[in-house]
Amino acid sequence: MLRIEQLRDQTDIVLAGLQKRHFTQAETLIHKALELDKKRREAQAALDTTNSDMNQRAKVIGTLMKEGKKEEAETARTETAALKTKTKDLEEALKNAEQELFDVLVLLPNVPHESVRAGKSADDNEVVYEVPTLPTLPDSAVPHWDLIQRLDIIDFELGNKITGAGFPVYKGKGAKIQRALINFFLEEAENAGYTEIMPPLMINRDSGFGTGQLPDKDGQMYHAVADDLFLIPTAEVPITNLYRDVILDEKDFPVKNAGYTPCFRREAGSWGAHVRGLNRLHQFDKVEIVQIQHPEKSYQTLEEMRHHVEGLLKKLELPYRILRLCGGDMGFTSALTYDLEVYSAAQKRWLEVSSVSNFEAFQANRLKLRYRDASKKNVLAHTLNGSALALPRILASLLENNQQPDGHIRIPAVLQKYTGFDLI
RNA sequence: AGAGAGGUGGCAGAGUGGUCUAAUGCGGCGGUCUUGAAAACCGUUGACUGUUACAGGUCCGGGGGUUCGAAUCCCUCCCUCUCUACCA
Repeated sequence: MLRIEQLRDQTDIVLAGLQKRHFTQAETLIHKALELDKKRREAQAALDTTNSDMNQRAKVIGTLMKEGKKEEAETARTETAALKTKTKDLEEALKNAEQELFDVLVLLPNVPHESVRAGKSADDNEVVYEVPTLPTLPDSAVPHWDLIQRLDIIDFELGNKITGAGFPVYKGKGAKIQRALINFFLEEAENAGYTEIMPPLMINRDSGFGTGQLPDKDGQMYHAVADDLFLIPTAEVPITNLYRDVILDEKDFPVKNAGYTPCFRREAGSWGAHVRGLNRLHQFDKVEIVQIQHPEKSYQTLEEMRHHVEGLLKKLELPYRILRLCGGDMGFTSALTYDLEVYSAAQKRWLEVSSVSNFEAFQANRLKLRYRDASKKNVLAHTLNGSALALPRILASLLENNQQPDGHIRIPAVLQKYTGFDLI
């Protein structure tokens, strides 16, 4: 959520930023927010004055009672009672004004970083890096959905039977390579200074609000109605919310946490031709890295995180490219996002395997995540996160790129100590 | 799940209708003393809102209510602890 101060003090910058997203309601909503803010402050001022009056009167009555001046106290009491309705009205007005302002503020997405270019869709994303050569496969090569069936390592039909579409069952070496990837990713994160977190897989509404899934993206999460809890769509949610309502010390920076969790996504309405096999699932595994950083250092940290993810892809020997998302393709809460994609040689497509973002103070404002600066002021911190990495598409690319003429799959050297085998 | 107890500042903990503007202790910060440190002593120490700055206002788990006045009384929800039951 953007801060109202930001809208007041930097109206033009905010507006220009939101227009890079092709966020058409920007001007209307900013204007409305400023108006409601004025209304809110007026209501607050009126209520404060009345409250102050009431407090004084109550104090006077207390003193009169103590001194035994009963009649005077009684008179004052009746007078004051009349003011109560006024207070009630003012309270109501303030509450409404606050709610109206909040309702507008939550509609505004984050302001993109200056390096983000305007754009409508994924077609306008910038390719920051791409491996010089793409692999070519033998004529016998097939997509991963054929490979997993042939090798009997992932079974969609079984998943269908016990749950439904998009919930695959990993078997034998298929299960083991998942575990190997998770261990590899976690160990790399640990070596990079991240503390491993094993968070709850369900979150409450406050947490959903903190990272931006709620109020209006709840349709993307599985909802346990009886307890009003949601299955996490990413470890970002619980791990970032660890710091909700926290005031850090400047020396705590950077806060670095990483965690493996399954992720659950309803993916309502996003099924189509390109989502076969492992390309899109309702449940998948992911290791996430999360950092909380000083505002002046967050972009440096974003680069560091991108390099970390890049390092993983290099070690796995996968062909990849890096995109800087344009305004229109960026997530609601992000100020700058890099997508990392691996090449799926049999599908001849790029698959997104990681998204690394700086949210600046957008999440922190919702989370009330702050730090005490040198002058003892409380300032919003910056939050960042990245997938490091999401498993299914890594596996898809790995299977397709590493398939041998004899039909077996070569396991990359770095993974072998985790799998215990070098061939599937 | 049932019964009981409880939720107060960074922490511990007092306060059961009127200077609560929340005692006290610990911790933190600043200072005196000291070659330096410790101890001792003195001072200081929350968040939000608001103002040019003051002032003012809000916050004692969340929400609602009673009252001129609520940390304190009432309703409701949440959470924690103890015991019982159940369970990996």
